[in-house]
Amino acid sequence: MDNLSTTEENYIKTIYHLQQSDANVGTNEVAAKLNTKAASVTDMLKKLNAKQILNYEKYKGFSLSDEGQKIALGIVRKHRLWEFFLVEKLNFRWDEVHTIAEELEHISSGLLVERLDSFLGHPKFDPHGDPIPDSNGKIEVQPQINLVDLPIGSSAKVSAVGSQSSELLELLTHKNIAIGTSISVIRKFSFDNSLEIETNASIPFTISRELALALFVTLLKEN
Amino acid sequence: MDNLSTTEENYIKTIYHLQQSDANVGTNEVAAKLNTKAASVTDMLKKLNAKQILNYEKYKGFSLSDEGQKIALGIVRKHRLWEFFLVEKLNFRWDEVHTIAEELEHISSGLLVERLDSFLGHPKFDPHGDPIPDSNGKIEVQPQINLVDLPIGSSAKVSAVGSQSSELLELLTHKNIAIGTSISVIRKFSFDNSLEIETNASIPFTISRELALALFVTLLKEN
DNA sequence: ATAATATTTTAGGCAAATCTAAATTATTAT
DNA sequence: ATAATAATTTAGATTTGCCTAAAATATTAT
Ligand SMILES: [Mn+2]
Ligand SMILES: [Mn+2]
Ligand SMILES: [Mn+2]
Ligand SMILES: [Mn+2]
Repeated sequence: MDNLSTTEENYIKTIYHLQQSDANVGTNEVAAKLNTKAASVTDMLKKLNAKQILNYEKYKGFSLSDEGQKIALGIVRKHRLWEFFLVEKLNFRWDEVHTIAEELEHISSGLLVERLDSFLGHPKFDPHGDPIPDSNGKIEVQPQINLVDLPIGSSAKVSAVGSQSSELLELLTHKNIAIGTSISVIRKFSFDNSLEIETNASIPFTISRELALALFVTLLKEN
Repeated sequence: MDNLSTTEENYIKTIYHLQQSDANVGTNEVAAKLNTKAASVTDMLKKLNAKQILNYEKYKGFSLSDEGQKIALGIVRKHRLWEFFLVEKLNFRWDEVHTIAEELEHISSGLLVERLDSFLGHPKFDPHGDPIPDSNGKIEVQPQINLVDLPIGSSAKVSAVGSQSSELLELLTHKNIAIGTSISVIRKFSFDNSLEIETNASIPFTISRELALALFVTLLKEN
């Protein structure tokens, strides 16, 4: 069926991710994500269309086929398992792992992925809180909301970060917030949209709207 | 210095290995190892010569430069560390790991290699008994000889295998021989060049010359 | 509805890595 | 020393992925 090049895999994964949030993805968006040009994207669209990996009609649009979706999920699975490995076993920080996983995700051995998965104890989420598809491509979706949407008084657990930047990690480390940390919102200030929050075992403190927007949480209990 | 492609790295590593046993490596040998043609090798020689990775004079020959040697050792280091990882952590057999390591050795992150090395406890030898170069490219050479050259009565320890085939592993497993196993040669039969040997805790048995040729040992004591 | 703008596609070319077939140089056997 | 053979290099194509510039189509604004 398929022996895909690294380049083809990167296109497939990128199109998959873009289609998650935006149903009508265009060549320019893909080009921007892959640091290439729209003309190159068109070339690849034709190639992937010929391989039945996506459905493409010129000038009308394109989307991954079922087969393409499956391939994409396989790459995402590998990417996130390797990220987990790098953080849990090799002591990388989560702001360092994406680039390396971008290469590791293209190692072809299927057996390797499954052995790695076992070795890691079948993790469900990567270091950024993103779900790891299982070997069938199923994703466990945890109902999560943005911290800015968490009602005052509700308690929640940080489940994912919206950015993988060192800057975010630096701030979170300083504020003692990590994935798994319990948070409840005490007050919101309309002047600058900052939030007063309380975490596990500390006195309340204030965080910016920017920071809150970068945090996703799962509800624990309502008030 | 350089950002080398996977293809370039494979050429460099192959030339390095060939030059270990044969000082005058030719384009045909390289081509055979890389499943390509001599004409393609010539093209790459010119390219690597331009990059100062090897010294090349047309029709006269070629050999790795010091820089090239260093690059080769870096790739060998990665290859063998990953093989060790696959066997020790992911429970692969040593006849399964080469192909996978052939891909993993091209992952570029230098930090990854060093972290992996630490995680694995700075192993000195890969699962086939081949030495793992350290981060400076130094190789710990252990004085080893072929089992057929082991004098009768001498005791030795299996240190490396000369083939990575499943067939060899199957036979070794059946005979309860692994890297680390102690062996002494009791008798040699000139009719078929078979050897009677004794291992750790078993009664003596006979092995073929083919098998003996595939085993390398380090001397323990002489008689 | 038409014009202006944005998006997408095509045309034509380039670089890396490969190939086959032919030419060149080196080696060897007589 | 010459001829036969082997090894190596060049010539000319091919494939993949990428590019710029221009053409075609779609979208939007008037
Ligand atoms: Mn990638
Ligand atoms: Mn991630
Ligand atoms: Mn390789
Ligand atoms: Mn090995």
